[in-house]
Amino acid sequence: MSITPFDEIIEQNDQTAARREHLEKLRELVGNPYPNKFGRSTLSGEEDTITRLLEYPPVAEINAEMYAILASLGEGERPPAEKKDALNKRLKALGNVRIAGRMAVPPRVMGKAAFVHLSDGISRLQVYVRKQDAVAISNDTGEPLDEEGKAWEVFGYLDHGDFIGVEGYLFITNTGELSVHVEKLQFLAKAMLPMPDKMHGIADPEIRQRQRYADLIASSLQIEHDGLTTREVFERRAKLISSIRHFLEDHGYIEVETPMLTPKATGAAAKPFKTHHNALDIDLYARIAPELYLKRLVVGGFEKVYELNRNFRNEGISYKHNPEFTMLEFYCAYMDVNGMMDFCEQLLINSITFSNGSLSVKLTNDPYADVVIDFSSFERISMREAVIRFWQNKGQRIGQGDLDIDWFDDIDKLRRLVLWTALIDNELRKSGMQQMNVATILNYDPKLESGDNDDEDDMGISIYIDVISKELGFWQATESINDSFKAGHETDFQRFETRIQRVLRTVLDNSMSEELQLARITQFLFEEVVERNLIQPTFIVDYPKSISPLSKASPQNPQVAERFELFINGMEVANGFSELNDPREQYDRFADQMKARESGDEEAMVLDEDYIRALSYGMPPAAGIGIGIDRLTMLLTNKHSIRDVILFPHMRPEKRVATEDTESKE
RNA sequence: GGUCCGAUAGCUCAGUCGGUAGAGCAAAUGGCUUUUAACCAUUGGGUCCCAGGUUCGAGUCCUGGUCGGAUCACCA
Repeated sequence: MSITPFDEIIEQNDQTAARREHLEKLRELVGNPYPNKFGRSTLSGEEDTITRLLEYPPVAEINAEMYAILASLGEGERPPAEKKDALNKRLKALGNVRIAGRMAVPPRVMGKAAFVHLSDGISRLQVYVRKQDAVAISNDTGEPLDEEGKAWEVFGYLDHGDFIGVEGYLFITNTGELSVHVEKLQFLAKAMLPMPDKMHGIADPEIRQRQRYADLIASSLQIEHDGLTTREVFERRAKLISSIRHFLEDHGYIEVETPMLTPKATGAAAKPFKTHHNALDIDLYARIAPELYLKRLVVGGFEKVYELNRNFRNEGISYKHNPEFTMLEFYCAYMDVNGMMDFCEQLLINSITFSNGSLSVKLTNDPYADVVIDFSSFERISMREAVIRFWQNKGQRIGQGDLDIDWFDDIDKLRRLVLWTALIDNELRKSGMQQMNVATILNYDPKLESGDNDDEDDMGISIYIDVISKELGFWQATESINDSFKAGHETDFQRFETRIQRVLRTVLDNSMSEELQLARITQFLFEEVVERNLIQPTFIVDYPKSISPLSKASPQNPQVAERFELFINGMEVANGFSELNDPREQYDRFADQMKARESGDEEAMVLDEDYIRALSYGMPPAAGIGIGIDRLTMLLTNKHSIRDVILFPHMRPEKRVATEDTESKE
């Protein structure tokens, strides 16, 4: 296998050739072009980064005074010389500074003097190099080069993006900008590649995500930008995470790390990544959730425990899904689901206030543009009530009736509603076929019209599809679509078919117990009708027990789990419940899951025998929760894509100009 | 996987009806000792994504492909 030659890894053009020449010239002038260190001054008490220096009170004060003077001037006016000179006297009294950074702009050279801005990634500071005042430092000896004009020559070979260190005194220029008057100049490192466009940054979203380093440089170089810079997005993310940790630790939680590689992928409904350990010769799975390990720790006496780290799910990638994502999970002994919702609210309010400074966030990139999310109030509503509420909204759009809470126990009615809902597809809605009356579906008895149907398996499948198709005039509608939109809409029909098949397979499967069917249907209706409409923070409570295999049943209603999910802007952000701690019942629930797995449900949970053993030692009553940190960050940073809040999101492999190996696989 | 949109200088983008390939930024050279999207002058830089077709002539029109984006589907 051949390795990629250096010159193919970085693109070669006139720009890189110039930089390469400059590098060689610098090597001649100052020696080693990659020195090992540069000692910065310590006026601010620690090493002076540009940011620290600008925040150093005496400097900040003088700067503020200068700004005040500038603010009082008219357009194009310059600050009066006396005031400026007075400030410069105070600056000079501070002594010399030594700072370093990346040249954030191409140098502005004027004959025998030049200005350039240095950036420490956060802040920038202008430096002024005058030919007669500056000496260059040798990178080999660390001593000044004797010859006059060397520094100026060195400066001539510097490019936009290079790193330099300077020593000199602070002063304010004629136009009122704080700057360093350079007396010593040291070259520190070369940028061999040209910097991103200073006005536009990096336009290609793929390069932004793939070459995050370039994106970060670009956002620090750009002078003006709307919204948060990339760096600010990740600073906010870091602040959010750190404030969550502080809050939990202040409330007695201890942070732990449980295995990422596990012999069983369980604790959530998801498909895992599989790998193999050679020495042990066993298959391992990247964890899909730390849940069962954390509860083992509750068994072991960690009454309050949390883990904030990555989970891995081998599923689709979308604006809200990345194969690895960061989740906070925590557990609290002696607490139930209601206590957990209260605590979750407090946690979010606290950490959002800390990281964002405010509890309201305006979203501008979403389909729901200009929505303001208000994190100060959290609604609580049961799953069934939510379906009813939004069904009414949907009913208004489509023209038909309301639901009744009793119907959630009527399998026949629910099945019809599911098909009805499944049929109301965006594209199909346009065709005018939506004039169907809900009452007609509900009152329709398939047995009357279906004639011979001894095939039990098909009961409620082909019949329903046939009946509802007829009722809705679907076939006619499809034809009229085909007429008006031509052949292109055949795919809509295919989509409809796969959609119906999915519904039939996962929601209307007769082989499941009636309880499970009711649960699945309710969940389906919730996803179809409600989920995307939950914009403001909303806890959905009272989940069907049969789709919540790790949570305790409600004392009031054995069919209902003490479980909630928090939805914001149509996304699931958190999921919590009263933890099931009866080992026998937990075993039975796992057994049900394994049964579902055998009949083809790939996401049903896997039995974990050791977890059952752990519960058998006794676990106190407890509540737990998982919170999606990436999605929360999306909300706080006004980003519509999870890739914008993950530094290095997963992408398909980079396509290089393939010289050989043009093999493409589907 | 479906649909729509896109690919032109290192970057961001124009390119009319089919008639010699353009701008700004970046780069090179010269000038300029307080500029700041520095300025002034000069210069270099192109497989117009690929292949085929129509045409006297294709960046432009047609067909096929590659790559990318948006969106829908899948994925709680």
